Amino acid sequence: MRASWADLAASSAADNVSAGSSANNGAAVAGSAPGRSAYVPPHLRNRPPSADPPAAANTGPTPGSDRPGSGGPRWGAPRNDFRAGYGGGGGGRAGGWGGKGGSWGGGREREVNPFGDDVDTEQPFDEQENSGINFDAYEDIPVETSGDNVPPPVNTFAEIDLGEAVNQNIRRCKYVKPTPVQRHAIPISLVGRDLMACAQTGSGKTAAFCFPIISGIMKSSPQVQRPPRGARTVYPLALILSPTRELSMQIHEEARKFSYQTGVRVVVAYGGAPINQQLRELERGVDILVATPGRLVDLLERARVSLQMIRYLTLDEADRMLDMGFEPQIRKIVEQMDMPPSGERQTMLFSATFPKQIQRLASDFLYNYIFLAVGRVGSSTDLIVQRVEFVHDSDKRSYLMDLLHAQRDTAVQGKQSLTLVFVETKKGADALENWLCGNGFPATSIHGDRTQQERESALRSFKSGRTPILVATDVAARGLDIPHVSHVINFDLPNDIDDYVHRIGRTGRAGKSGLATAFFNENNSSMARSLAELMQEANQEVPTWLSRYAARSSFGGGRNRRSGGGRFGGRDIRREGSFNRGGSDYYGGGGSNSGGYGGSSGGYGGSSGGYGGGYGPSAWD
DNA sequence: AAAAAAT
Repeated sequence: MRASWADLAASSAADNVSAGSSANNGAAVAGSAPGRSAYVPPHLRNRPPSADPPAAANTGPTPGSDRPGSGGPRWGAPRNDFRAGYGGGGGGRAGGWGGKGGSWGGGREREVNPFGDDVDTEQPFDEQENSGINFDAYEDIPVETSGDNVPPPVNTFAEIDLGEAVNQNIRRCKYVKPTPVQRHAIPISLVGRDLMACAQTGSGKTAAFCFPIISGIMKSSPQVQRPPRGARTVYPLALILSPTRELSMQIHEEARKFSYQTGVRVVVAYGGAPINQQLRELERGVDILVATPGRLVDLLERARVSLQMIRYLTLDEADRMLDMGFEPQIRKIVEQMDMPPSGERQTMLFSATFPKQIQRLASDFLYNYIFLAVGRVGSSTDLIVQRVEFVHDSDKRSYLMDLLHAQRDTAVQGKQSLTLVFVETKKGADALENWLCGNGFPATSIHGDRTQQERESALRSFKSGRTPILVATDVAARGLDIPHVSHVINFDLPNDIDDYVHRIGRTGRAGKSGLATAFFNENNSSMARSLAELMQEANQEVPTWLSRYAARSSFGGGRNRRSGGGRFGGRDIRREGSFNRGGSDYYGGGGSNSGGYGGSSGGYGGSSGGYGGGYGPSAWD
């Protein structure tokens, strides 16, 4: 039977159990009856099996089961020693893994090559994704870190010991150089620290949290005890939560590439798709589970997934998930099921912004975290050319047609350039798609009223260029990485400038240039000021009529304007001093943290200009 | 106000 790395270990342990102690509890375990009935002594309930000494006994430095309060080591390397991580102390284990890889590698069924290059050359799969990243475009993105003992960033992948298999996948992905998030987040994660990161997709976030997880799973030793649950319960080691189904799919696809031929198995679970197929995938074994909250809760309630063995937890687009009302589900998953508590797992929280609600989540879910802020999409780059045109609602369609005609003529190298059209409502999306098709434009649409199947096929059709026009609601606004989108059209402007930033971020991806056109009219006057400011910040030409609108609407319109600093989505609230409510919860060591980040932020002096020490007015105010 | 997400 095929198994993932974790389940292989678990099942061999199960064999041991049934062989050794069948007289007593063999019925429950070996009988493989759905084992909800298996007896768990009270003192072992709700405890990860890894808390037992056997797991730690044959590992090197890995799982310390000490609680945060004890100040002892936790998952990963000991605190305060970010060098000793995998390079030194992990060396012995890394060797063990390598040897084992050979022995069971033969028995595995052939892993589908996610790169699509079946001839196993070093030639990376070029067209579909992640191709031709212009890394220089990342150079000037500002970065801030703070917290205790922040590990120094790396400049190359070679500096990090992710293992040969992962390194090869990095090469296949054509990643030459780490992006700013990766440069900072990977070392932080490799030493086992919790992370609160303000960054957006497109910044290389997915790889930033996947690499350390994959590498950590490969390098750690197998769990030797299988928790007495149903035979069909699976025990992922890592959980990645994301707000939308498409984003989960995308993370899954990327994670599969990063873990190709590492033996680490990645499975995705989301709603809207038949659960049975996902259950089958899970049963084949899972190390990393990527999921949307609703479907995961379902799986947990069915006891098909247990979180007891979770060592890595990542929440992606956390602010988005809260916006969408997922907080109860997320808290249920993280706090009320069987997941190890904060401090016993490694948690990474990614969010574009850092409002109060997220701060609370961070203090509840994270342990002595390091805060990382990466400049926002479109902030310091002029990769996206933004245009705003004054268009009455009744004229929008004909304006759109003009734009699309122009676009059609610019198709380069036989490659159809893709246009993403954002509208406000699902109904509007259907209507516009229908109208476009009726007028000879190859369009499709994606929104929440379409079936999951329709959504996926629309996305495929768009990506492939078969229908190079995609009409979308905000379901597609955040996180989706669609290569070759050359034009984002805000047919209807959103009511929130953050949404606008996310939408235009669908173009100009990975260092490529892009165009964003917005249709503005009197219905959008509440957006005028924030839009004008944003464009100015990004060195875009602001039409004088828009400036006039902005001036006119300036008095009331606080709502759509940013409250925080300009270039980052947020800043480390722990820095704001002792008056901060519950401040002592945030850092174990009291006030000592100011020294920590002081040292680490050296070298970023140049980038912190617009940010500096000033928490007062910025370009946004 | 609309969108998203489990059935």
